[in-house]
Amino acid sequence: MDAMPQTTHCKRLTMKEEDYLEAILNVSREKGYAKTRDVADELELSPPSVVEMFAKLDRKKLVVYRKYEGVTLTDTGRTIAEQIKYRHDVLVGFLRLIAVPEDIATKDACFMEHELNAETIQKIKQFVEYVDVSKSAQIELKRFIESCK
Amino acid sequence: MDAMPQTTHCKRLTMKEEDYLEAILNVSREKGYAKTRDVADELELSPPSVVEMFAKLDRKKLVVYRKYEGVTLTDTGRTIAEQIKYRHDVLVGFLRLIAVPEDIATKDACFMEHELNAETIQKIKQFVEYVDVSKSAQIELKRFIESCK
DNA sequence: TAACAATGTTAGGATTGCCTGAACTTGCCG
DNA sequence: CGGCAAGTTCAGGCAATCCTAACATTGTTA
Repeated sequence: MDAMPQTTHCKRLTMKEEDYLEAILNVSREKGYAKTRDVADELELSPPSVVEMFAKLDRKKLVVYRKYEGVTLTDTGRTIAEQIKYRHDVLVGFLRLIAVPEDIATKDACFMEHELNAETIQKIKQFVEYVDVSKSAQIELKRFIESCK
Repeated sequence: MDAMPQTTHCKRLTMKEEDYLEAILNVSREKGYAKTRDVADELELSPPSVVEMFAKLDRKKLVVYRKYEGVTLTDTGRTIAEQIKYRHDVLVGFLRLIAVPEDIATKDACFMEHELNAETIQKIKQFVEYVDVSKSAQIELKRFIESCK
């Protein structure tokens, strides 16, 4: 989990747009392509909602959408999707560290990944990394976890 | 910053509804009352948007809204507002701890306070409290902050 | 006290994102 | 090959939230 360069963002995407990009990335990695049904399942939305967003993301050049065939991420789209995913992973890593249950960690990360300031993410990442390499920090953290019980 | 009991929530409020309640609480504490203009300024929204939400919150019995006079929180509304504020404070406390700049911490907390799982907030609160009372944790944290430079 | 400035409200409209139901494609199977 | 099921798209709606412009109220002050 290394540094992630900022995208040269023309205009900030909405949380939803980012959600869809991330879902498309996930599905694509798993199956090699992303069709309406896949993304609808992933995000638990109706297919028409997905089609609508596919069209919007296509207009914005973040995916290429071909009717009845699904979408593929453009370079820009992929970069953004990967950035979101990176943030997601950083956040889950942190929540796990402080003993937030896995399922809750995942859900909460899904919100935060879109809105938190880059600097906040950076700090959280550094925190996780620090604990990762510092023996004494690990001991301290273990004490904290114990104290929660 | 002690434990905060959960509200017996009938139906989850939207993020925006919570935002308004919190703003109303803030303004009320400061000035003893909350009128359209005050809340509009606090949230940087137009007065008509605020009036609309006042009506909605009144319908939901979270505030009492009297035309041209402003709103007052009901008991339910106040409890919810205080809960949000509590979450906000917990989050800011944590972000400050890991050296996120004050202005960013405030903004990021404003977002997280609405959506994070209660358990996550709880863990973060415990973390802050732990560092508060553990000398060795403080030392460790200081090392971490140093390592960020 | 009349008039004006500040504040508040109403009306009407835009946007985003979601849905259901109806219509269309596609691909497979008998 | 014909036809059906699954998947996709279109059409039409709805809810939440915001806005501007126009109108109403309030309160201050000359």
